[in-house]
Amino acid sequence: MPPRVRFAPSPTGYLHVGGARTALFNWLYARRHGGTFILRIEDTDMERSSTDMVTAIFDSMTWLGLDWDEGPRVGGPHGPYFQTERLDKYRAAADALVASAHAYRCFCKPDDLKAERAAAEAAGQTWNYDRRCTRLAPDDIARRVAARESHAVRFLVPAGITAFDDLVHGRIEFDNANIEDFVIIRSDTYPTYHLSVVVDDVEMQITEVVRGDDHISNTPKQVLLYVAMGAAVPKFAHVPLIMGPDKKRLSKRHGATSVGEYETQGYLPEAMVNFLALLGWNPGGDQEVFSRQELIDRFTLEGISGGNAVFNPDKLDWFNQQHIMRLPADDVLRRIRPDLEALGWWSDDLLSTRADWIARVLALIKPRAKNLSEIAPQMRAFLSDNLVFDDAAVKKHLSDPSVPAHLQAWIAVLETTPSFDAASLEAALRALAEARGIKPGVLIHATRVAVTGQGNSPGLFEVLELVGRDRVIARMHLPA
RNA sequence: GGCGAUAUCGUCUAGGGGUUAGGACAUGUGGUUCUCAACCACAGAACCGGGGUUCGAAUCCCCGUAUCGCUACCA
Repeated sequence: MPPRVRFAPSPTGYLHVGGARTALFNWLYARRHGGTFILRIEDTDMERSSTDMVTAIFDSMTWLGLDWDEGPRVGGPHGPYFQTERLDKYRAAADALVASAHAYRCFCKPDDLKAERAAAEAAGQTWNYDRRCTRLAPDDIARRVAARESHAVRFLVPAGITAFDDLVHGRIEFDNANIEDFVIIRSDTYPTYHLSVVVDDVEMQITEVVRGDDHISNTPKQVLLYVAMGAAVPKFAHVPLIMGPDKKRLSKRHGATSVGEYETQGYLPEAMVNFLALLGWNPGGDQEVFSRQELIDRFTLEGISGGNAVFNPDKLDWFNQQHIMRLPADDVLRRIRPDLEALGWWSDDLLSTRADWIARVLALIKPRAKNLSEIAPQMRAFLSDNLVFDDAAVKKHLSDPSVPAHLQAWIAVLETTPSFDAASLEAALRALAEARGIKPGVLIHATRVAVTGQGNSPGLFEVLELVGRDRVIARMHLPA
């Protein structure tokens, strides 16, 4: 039977890199085995959830290429896929648990319990709810329910040991004595996470629950719920968390944490996916750079490692550079088109008559960019005649009194050389330098500054060829 | 405090009773070179600590320690 897995974010914030990786592992697993990847929005915390965040999460998932088979927007046989639209299911499940004596109504006031807990903890004691409401007389309960007195529903945790076989950690055991009778329905009639997640995972027929390590301690509660509901317990795979460089939980003070920020900074989704996949999962072998399909072909839950992993921005940059280098020119062009339009350098003939030329320009620039956003600005010398001069470079390479005479001679060569290609230009320049008794570098650097405005650029002769004879000569006449 | 998970170069990791403990990022040095990248070569850099089992432990066991997580009418 093909697996059914899900990603179930809470729309209380943007999609962060940790959530993205959890989503990615689920997606890879589903795609690897021809299974179903379900997206479910866990928005039962009305206080902190927002529809803007729902949209932002969809956008980031889409950007990463993590398409879902069932969920919001695409629908599916187990909808709706927003938990707030499924409340009656959770309430019915809770009523059934009360009826079967697996749960009970608790009329205690939250503030009172909170105060008791605080007092006990101040005295250094552990505090668990003492089940006082299990001792309520049945007719008393019936009367208070009839009177619509607000109350929670608690799960009656049985004595014993609860264990499960985690696909990444192996067998994990918990003594139920350490588990409190947790609330499954709040006094505002909304379900808590433990109930809603289990009810949904049962109904959506989830076969493997792949989620963050932070849920390991929650799992026995949920296993208890599955058993009480008479449902099959799925397999669990708890993936390690992503930490900041200080090994503290990744947060804003570590820099960008949301996927959307990386998108706007010019990272490729391919690079992000590659980087995230290898953070805590190893495909075996020494290969590091993978396409999406290669990741799918190799993914296994067993390859996930056990310890938390530090998010290393340097390595992300390296992946980004690797993927940019591998991207075909027309693909790069498509992605930086908005940047070029913003700079006023876009024209449609870049896609037609000048397609080969721009591909050659991009071939020069691609290995020099570790970020998509760096590419367009580096195309100035090719796409604009409005150069920006670097003062230090001008001073260093154009200010010597001997330079103008050398450049005059070089211009004469440029005007007359029969073929304006990189190899011919290089030969001509070196010959001229030798004839004038100077180092080629003097002419090379001066020409670079005159033609690009900058001290750094791709190889000069390739630049000259692609800028073209007329524009090169025009710029040679204008050294500031 | 209780419970749980984890522990190999700075970072991501491979390996796993006898290995020169491997790779990648980062770092350093050198090469190439017209600059900057890219590229190539080389270098430094690790098995958390203590016991035990064993001829032999980084690997197996126990005890510590550290880190992270859970311990809510958050998810």
